[in-house]
Amino acid sequence: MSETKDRPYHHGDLRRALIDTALAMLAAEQNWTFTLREVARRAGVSHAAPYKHFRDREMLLRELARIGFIRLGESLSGAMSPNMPSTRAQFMAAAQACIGFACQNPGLYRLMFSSDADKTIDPPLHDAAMSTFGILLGLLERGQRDQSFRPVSVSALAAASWAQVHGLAMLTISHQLLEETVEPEPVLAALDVLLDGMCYTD
Amino acid sequence: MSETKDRPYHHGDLRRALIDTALAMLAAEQNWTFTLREVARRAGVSHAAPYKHFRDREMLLRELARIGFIRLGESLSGAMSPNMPSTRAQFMAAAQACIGFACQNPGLYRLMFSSDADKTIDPPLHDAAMSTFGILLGLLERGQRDQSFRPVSVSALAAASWAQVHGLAMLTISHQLLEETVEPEPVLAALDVLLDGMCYTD
DNA sequence: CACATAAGTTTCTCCTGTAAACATAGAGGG
DNA sequence: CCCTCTATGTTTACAGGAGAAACTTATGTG
Repeated sequence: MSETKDRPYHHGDLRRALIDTALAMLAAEQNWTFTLREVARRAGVSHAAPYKHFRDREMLLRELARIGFIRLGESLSGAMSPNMPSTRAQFMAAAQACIGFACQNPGLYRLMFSSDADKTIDPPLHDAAMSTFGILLGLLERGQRDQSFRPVSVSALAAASWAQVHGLAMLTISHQLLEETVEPEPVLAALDVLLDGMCYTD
Repeated sequence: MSETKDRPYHHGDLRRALIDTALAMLAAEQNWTFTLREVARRAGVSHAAPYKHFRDREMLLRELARIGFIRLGESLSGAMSPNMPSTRAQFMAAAQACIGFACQNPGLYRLMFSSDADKTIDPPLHDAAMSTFGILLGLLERGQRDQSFRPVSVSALAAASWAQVHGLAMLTISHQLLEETVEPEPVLAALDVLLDGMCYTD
């Protein structure tokens, strides 16, 4: 049921195909209009076919966002995997990975944090987001245990770093981070400023 | 031409009325669907009337965003007006004002930073955003002159604080800032973490 | 006072989301 | 081996939005 070239009538795995098509569209366009009919069109099926797999348009969007959070989590874990010199360096790597992820998938990243991806009505999406957030929490707790980060409440550290990194990512993909400088300098410098407030001694 | 109660045919100042109606809708709903026809309906005119004042839907959205930036700038200026003990305190007040503005106008705030409000094709909007951003820059430069903030490059300080405050605002209005604590504690604590990295001695 | 024009309205086309009815392939029971 | 059930398609239909075009009504100016 995999590669019969002539889509006879039943697609085989339309659900997966729709998700892949939608992800591709999201990756291609910063534009981000995303009509369900266009997804169906590009997947080569009728415009009503998606409704056999997703209750409505937003359900597909939330599934895409869920996949996005999983991928982001993988990026974060991957970025800080090796034995790095310091927890601070690990944080730096994870933050850059997050911003890099946003730059490479701006449409998906926007979706993940848009009101279309309502986590309060979608437990799997909520869990995926929390799981990715947990990676950050783990890093912060580790940093406090090994005396890298100051003993502020973890929720304060988490809020600060989550907001900072997310804010940098959003501003970067919106090109609102100072027009004159296109280089990543201000991003790195901004992260250093934050880390100076988080770490014991710089 | 101001308050003829019976809208006879010509509205008087439909442009203003449309903006006000749209702002009211934005304030009321977190939902943020915003159809131009609905605005026209609530303003009591036909659905094509708005096109006499705005080339398309997005032009109205950008005008709303522009007004939003102006109002945000007023909030910021107002919050740090009196003679405060320290530049750090001024920064704290401005940051809280920004987050408070976002909480009171979540729809408008989202619009201001959404891709619908494309600053690269709308000079007046761009100017308004830059003007508000300039308030932050001014505060940072003042803080460096009076030795409150460390002599890092201003663009680094600006990126850090802009991203942090914007990130906190977005996460707050999305209720993504830790589910268990509804209080503003983590926000204030997060700002303190940032300020510890920006200031010389706490 | 005639009339050009600004500012409304109606009408139209194309698009979207979504529901309902219909069609078909593949699986399972007699 | 055939009949039917069901999952997964398709077609058709409808409500609603964006925007263009053509029409209408005030309004201000020669």
